[in-house]
Parts: sequence; structure tokens; C-alpha cells
Amino acid sequence: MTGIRAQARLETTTEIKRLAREQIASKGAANLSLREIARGMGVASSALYRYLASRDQLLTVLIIESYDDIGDTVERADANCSRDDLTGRWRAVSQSLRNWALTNPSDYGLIFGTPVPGYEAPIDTIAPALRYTNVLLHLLADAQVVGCKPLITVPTTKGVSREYKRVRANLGIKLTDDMLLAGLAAWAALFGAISFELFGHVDTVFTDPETHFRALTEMLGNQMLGMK
Amino acid sequence: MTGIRAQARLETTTEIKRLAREQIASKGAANLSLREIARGMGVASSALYRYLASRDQLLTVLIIESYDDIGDTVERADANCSRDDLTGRWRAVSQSLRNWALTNPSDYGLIFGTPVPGYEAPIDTIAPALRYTNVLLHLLADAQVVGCKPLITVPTTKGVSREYKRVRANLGIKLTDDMLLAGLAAWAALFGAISFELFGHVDTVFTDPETHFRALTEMLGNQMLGMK
DNA sequence: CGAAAAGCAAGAGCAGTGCTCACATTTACC
DNA sequence: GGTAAATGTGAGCACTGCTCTTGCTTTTCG
Repeated sequence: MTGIRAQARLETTTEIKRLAREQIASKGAANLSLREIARGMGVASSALYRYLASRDQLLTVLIIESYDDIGDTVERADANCSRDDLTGRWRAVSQSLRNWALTNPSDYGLIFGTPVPGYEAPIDTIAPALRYTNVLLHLLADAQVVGCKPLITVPTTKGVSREYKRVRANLGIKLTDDMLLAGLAAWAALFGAISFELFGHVDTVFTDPETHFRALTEMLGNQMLGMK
Repeated sequence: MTGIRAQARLETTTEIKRLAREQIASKGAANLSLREIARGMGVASSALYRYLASRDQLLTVLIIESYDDIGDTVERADANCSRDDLTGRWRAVSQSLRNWALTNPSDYGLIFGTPVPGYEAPIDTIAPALRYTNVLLHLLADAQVVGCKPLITVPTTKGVSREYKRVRANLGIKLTDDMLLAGLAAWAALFGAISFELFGHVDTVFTDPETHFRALTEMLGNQMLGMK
């Protein structure tokens, strides 16, 4: 516990993760190779197992760090706005989300892409995963408090009010049904748009995805969510 | 060219793809193993290369077939509605999309999930990929013709009208800016919602995702897209 | 201080992968 | 019926994750 060894250990661990991210970025998570990392560090491949339990566990660690990274980014973007500038906050949050995704495409894919079947996300991922979600929820709540009214309303669909009551309980937040639906729809549209762009499904459609994304988020914030 | 050999070849190819899909469903596309397929067929692994060029090429074929399957499904759902029942068509299209995704989760992941970096989708995938897109585009066009007006409007964002002009050219379809934005937003919300549900990001939120999805699509169709 | 304990690295080895190639066999067609 | 094409084989290469034994170094503690 002197700290000398702990220090070295930390540095080694950091280096492993750095090289891992490099590999994932260039060749994809599927092609992440521990032996390649070992070579990059000039060390026997078996030595890595002093620092990680398995390839899967390394991936899990990277996912958690990514969740925290995205949480940091979104929280900071939101915090930089004056609390009552709801439109500005929504704008900042959505833009920072897209920017983060474009800057860290492989991490975005790791989190929001196809999950590995049978791979149960460990409990450690839950808390970090909730951070960016909470930013949006608080934004919606703040908007509701100052009287923002969504442009859309909940359609008269059977059982929906009962379901949304449960959603409110699960999320631990008080939002009208209208605000909840508008928020969920905006949330889905946001990530849908980012995923489409990042995963290459709109390459032939847009010449300037950024311009469309800006228009989309402006519309979602000012009109759909009714932010003033 | 008797067809006897061609017939056998077809059967072998079909069996390979069947086993491949089975594996992808149970262990993920990343863990697809040609040797495992060969074992399942009681054949040497090298024999498979008489029927496929590589593992990647097999995946590409599966992706194309999935695109066609989803295209079939959506086209059929749309065709089953009376042409002037726009709300019904939108409902049918969105529901069939979600149903297809829930029935074929691994195929959905293959298409709409994280792409393999460095893997360039071959030209052969473009046409099948456009089929389900075209269904929506025609639906939007039909709605516009009979005077449906989206609830939302394009915000005054710099350069957006220029960009949407290009989008119209790329898609080869005439839609007002408002309808275009509403359509793109609805499209993104749809796939965002399906992806969230399928990739396990809302497990702790909804107890009945179907009910929410129904409310979401009703809202998108009747209000956002302004379908009558 | 010196011995015991703990940490770290190496290298051989196992079982798996995609893919190639020379070779053998089957078989549909002229 | 003979032949050329189609099909299957098995060894082999280079790679992977992971384990285990062996040896060395550093830390800890009596």
C-alpha cells in the first residue's frame, strides 16, 4: 500500500485502456485484441491478466467510462446555461450529445449499438447510465414548472395513462402525460437521428447533417416540447 | 445446367445461411463461426468456401436478405390499407416495423446497430435498403397531396432550406420543408424508440413498451405529421 | 536486517478462429 | 463411358483468448 506499486499499476491500467480505445476506434470493438495491446506495450500477453480478468471485462470497463464521459459532457453543457434559459439548455444538451457521438463514434456504438446477446450489463453500469438521462428529465421538469406546454398531446390510446403513471414512478419524477410523451418522443428522435447519421444510414440523403440536426432540435425544443 | 447440381447448391447455401442466422441470434454477429457452421453440417470447414468467399461476404448476404425482408414486411403492411386511409397506413407501417424488429432482433441489430468499422456496405445493399424508406416517402407525399399539414414548422435556422432542397433532390421527391422535417423527425423517433426498446435501454422505464409505442406513433401520425 | 509474502512478468501450451492449398473423389454432361 | 468440372478433405499458417508453471522483484513485517 506504499503507493509506489499502486501508482505503477494505475499507469499500466491506463495505458492498457488507452491502447484498447485506439484499437476499437480503428478496427472496431469486435477486433479488439489483447495480444495486440501486449505487443504495443512490449510485454507478454499473459502479463495483461494481472490487470484485467478477461477481454469482456475490459470492454465493460470501457463502457462504464464512456457512460461517465457522456454524463460529464451533457451535465457540463447543461450547467453552462442560465437555469431559466430552457431553450438554450435543450440546445446545449442536444448539441453536446451529437458532438460527443461524432467525436467518440466507437464509444457511442459500444453504448447505443447492438448489444452482445447474453451479455447482461453489470450493475456498475446502471448509475453512470442514468446521468445523461437525468439531465433531460430535470430539464423537462423545470420547463413544466415555468408553464411550458408541449405542442402535442397524448392521444386517447387505451391503457396509456396507466402506463405513464408507472413510468413516472419508475423515473421518480412528476411530469404531465403530455410532457412525458413529448419528452420521450424528443429523446427518441434525438438518438434516432444521431444513430442514423453515425451508422451511415443517411449518407446519401444529407450533404450537411449538422444543419438538419440543428433544425430538428430547434423544432423539438421550441415547438414539440413548447420551451420558451 | 441440368439443375440437379444447382438445386443441391441452393440447398447447401440455404442451410449455411440458416445455421448462420441461428448462431447470430444466440451468440451475436461478432461470434459467428464458419467452423461451427461446418460442424453443424458435418463437413470440413474448408468445404464452405465453395459456397462463400469469406465470413464478411456471408454477413453481407444476410444483411441484404434482412433489408429485403423488412422491405417486404413494410410494403405489405402499407399495401393492405386503403390508399386514402393515411392514418391507418402510418399505423400499419410503424407497427409492422416494430413487430419485425421484435421478431428478428438480431437481424435488426445487423442492419441498424453498430456497423463494423472499415466494413463498407457494398453497392448491392443500397437498393434493398431503400425499399422501406420509399414506403414512408410515398406516404408523406400522399398525405401532402390531400392537404395534410404538419403541426410543426421548420424553425428559422440558417441554411436549412438550402439543405432540404438538396435532400429533396437526393430523395427524388417533392415535399414541403415542413413535411420533410416532420417526416424525418417521425422517422428518427420511430427507430429511436425501437432501438431503445430492443437494445435494452428502457427496460427499467416501461412495463409495457407496446402501449407507449402505440401512443407515440398515434401522436406522430395524427399530430406531428398532421394526418387525417 | 532478513525472511516471508505478495506482486509481477515470461513463456509454453491448449483450444479456438479465418482462410489457403494440394489433393482426392464424386458426378453431371457431352 | 470417358472427362472435365464441381465438390469435399485434411494439413497447415497465422492469429485469437486464456491458463499455468516458473522465476524474479518488491514490499511488508517480525
